[in-house]
Amino acid sequence: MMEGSVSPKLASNESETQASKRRKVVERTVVTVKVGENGGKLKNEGPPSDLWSWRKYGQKPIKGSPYPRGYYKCSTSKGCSAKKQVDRCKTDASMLIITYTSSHNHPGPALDSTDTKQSPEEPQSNRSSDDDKPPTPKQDQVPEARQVQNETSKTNSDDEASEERFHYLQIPSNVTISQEDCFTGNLEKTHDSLPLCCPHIATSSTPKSDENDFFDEKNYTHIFSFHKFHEKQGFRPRNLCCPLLASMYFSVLEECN
DNA sequence: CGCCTTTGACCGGCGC
DNA sequence: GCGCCGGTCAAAGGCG
Repeated sequence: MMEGSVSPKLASNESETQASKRRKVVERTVVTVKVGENGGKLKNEGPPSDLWSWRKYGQKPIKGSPYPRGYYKCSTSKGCSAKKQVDRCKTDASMLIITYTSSHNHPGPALDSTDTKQSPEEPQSNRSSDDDKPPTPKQDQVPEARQVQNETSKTNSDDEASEERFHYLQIPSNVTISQEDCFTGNLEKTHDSLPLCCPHIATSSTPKSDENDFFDEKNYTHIFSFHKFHEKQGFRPRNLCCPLLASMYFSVLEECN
C-alpha cells in the first residue's frame, strides 16, 4: 500500500514472490535478545531498537507460543521492504526473538553520534508489559556496519543463493543469532554451545528435534551460539556485515551497560 | 495534523 | 479439496 502498487500483497513481497513463492526462502536473520533482566522495568520489555524506525502493522497469536508475534515494517523510508518480527520466547518471557526479513533499500538515518538525542538509554515507552511493545525509534550509530551494508547489499536475489549469505557480527553473550538451516548445517550446528543466558533456546534448538518450535519447525530455523561460531570461523568484531545486526549489537550493548 | 498502534478480516501457502 | 495457520492489509482510534 505504501508504494501504491497495484497489488499491495505482491508489493510487499515483490522479489520474493517472483522467483519463489515459498516463504521459507526469504532471507531471515534471527536475533535473540534478553531484555527482562535489564532492571526488570517494563520499558525494557520492548525489543531493542536499531537504526531505523519501525512501524507495527500487525500482531498475531502464534500457535505454540503464549505470546503474540508482532510484525514491523521499516518506516524510515517508504519504499523500504525491511521487516522484522518480534516474538517472545515462550519459555522465557524475558527473551525476545527478533526475526529480520528483507533488507533496507536505503541508507540508514543520520548516524552522527550527536544524533543520539533520541535518548539512547531507554526510549522504549513504558507501556504495558504483557505484550511485545514496539520499539521506539532509537538512533544508534553504527557507521561501520553501514558501510558494510553497501558491500553486502543483500538484494534478495530471490535465489537460493541468497540463503547462503551470512551476517557476521560479534554479539554479546545475551544475544544469539540464528539462521536458516543451511547455515547451521554449514556451521555444524554449534548450538550446543548456546549462551547460558538462554538455556531454553539451547534446548529447543536441538538439530534433530523439531522442538525448535519457537521459530517454527517449518522454517528449520535454528539458533546457535554466535560466539562459538565466531571462534570457529575466526571472525572478528570488525566483520560487521549486517547493518541490522550491527545496530542490534550496539543497542544491546547499550542496554547491557 | 501526522504518525503510530490496535485489531479484525482477508489472502495464500502448506499439510492432511 | 479442506482446514489450519502465518503474514498482511486497512480502518479506527490514540497520542504527541
